[in-house]
Amino acid sequence: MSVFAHHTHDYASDPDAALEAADKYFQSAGVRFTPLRRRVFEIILRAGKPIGAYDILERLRDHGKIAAPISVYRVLDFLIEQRFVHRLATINAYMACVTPEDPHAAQFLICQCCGSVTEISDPVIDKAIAEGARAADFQVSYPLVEIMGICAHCAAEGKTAGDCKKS
Amino acid sequence: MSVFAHHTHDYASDPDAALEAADKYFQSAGVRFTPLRRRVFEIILRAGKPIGAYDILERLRDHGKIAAPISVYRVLDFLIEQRFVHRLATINAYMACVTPEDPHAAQFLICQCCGSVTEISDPVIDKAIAEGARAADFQVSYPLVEIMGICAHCAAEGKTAGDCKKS
DNA sequence: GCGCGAAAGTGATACTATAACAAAAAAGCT
DNA sequence: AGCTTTTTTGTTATAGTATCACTTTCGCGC
Repeated sequence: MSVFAHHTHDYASDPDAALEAADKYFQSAGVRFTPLRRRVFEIILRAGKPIGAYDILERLRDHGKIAAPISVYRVLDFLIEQRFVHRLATINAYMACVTPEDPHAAQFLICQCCGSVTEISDPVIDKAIAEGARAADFQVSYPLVEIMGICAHCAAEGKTAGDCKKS
Repeated sequence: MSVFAHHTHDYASDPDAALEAADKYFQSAGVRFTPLRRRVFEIILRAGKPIGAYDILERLRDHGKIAAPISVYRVLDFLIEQRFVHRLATINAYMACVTPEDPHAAQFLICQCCGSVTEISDPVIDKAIAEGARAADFQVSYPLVEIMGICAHCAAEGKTAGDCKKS
């Protein structure tokens, strides 16, 4: 039994369910989930892994939509603010939050080999950071934790950081 | 007594000492600390706060050196690999490590108001991350912790995240 | 001096993100 | 409905960050 068993639904692996949930959430929150915003969120969801802003742009265009980078960035800002999307600063990419309806601090495990990213939400890490910041008299707005390394799958194939960084 | 009391020297506030220490370290390690590398490191040290790659470039040019961005990035890669410099992914900036000779995981407190960055090295945070990653069967290469928020100084002036983000 | 590998130079280019202003669409009000 | 206001999106241009490919120079050991 995984530590993630409490997730009611792994939205990351079920784009349709995630979109439906988003529809409902925004409806009830009185926030406008416009076609463009929905489309961008869908693209991010279906990517199944972190995706760059310009990749999103390209996929929008594949669907006949003419759009400029700024449009994508605006939507990304919106989705991030609404906590439906996370930004990964180290790799300049965006991914869907696995549990948007439950506000939480997230940590990311980024595989240097295959580029896969796993979102975890470890309260111990979160608490340690809150404590550390408090000790330094620092008021946390949001903590960013991006852990670079090798995922279990790649490690099983004998890959190391040295093999992958340069690829 | 501060948790940082074990620091023999706060290199961040003493560029000359830091440079001298670097000279000695690289000498004994048999690694080439070339004039360009030394110059760039000095610029970062004297900045006293995180500095962007193109700012470094500009300062190199101020000193009569004609250089291209790639030169700066190559040196930065070197200095980061040697653990003398940290890269702050969230703000695309670089800063000198306060304790290069002591390998450690660092965490950064980034003030959204004044842009100041404090490097801390909290073993509790580090351990929590190591544990969390292990639980997810993930082999950590290096953990990146960048905590956005408001520093004590700005908080004392009544500033909030809302006031500063847009500036 | 010569050869080798590491480092730096050169010129071009890719990638990421935002600014400034105009047009359109939705929401609220009378 | 007609009007205003606000929000969202479009349009064009540009700023900011980082890397590629290839050449030249430098340091070191023989």
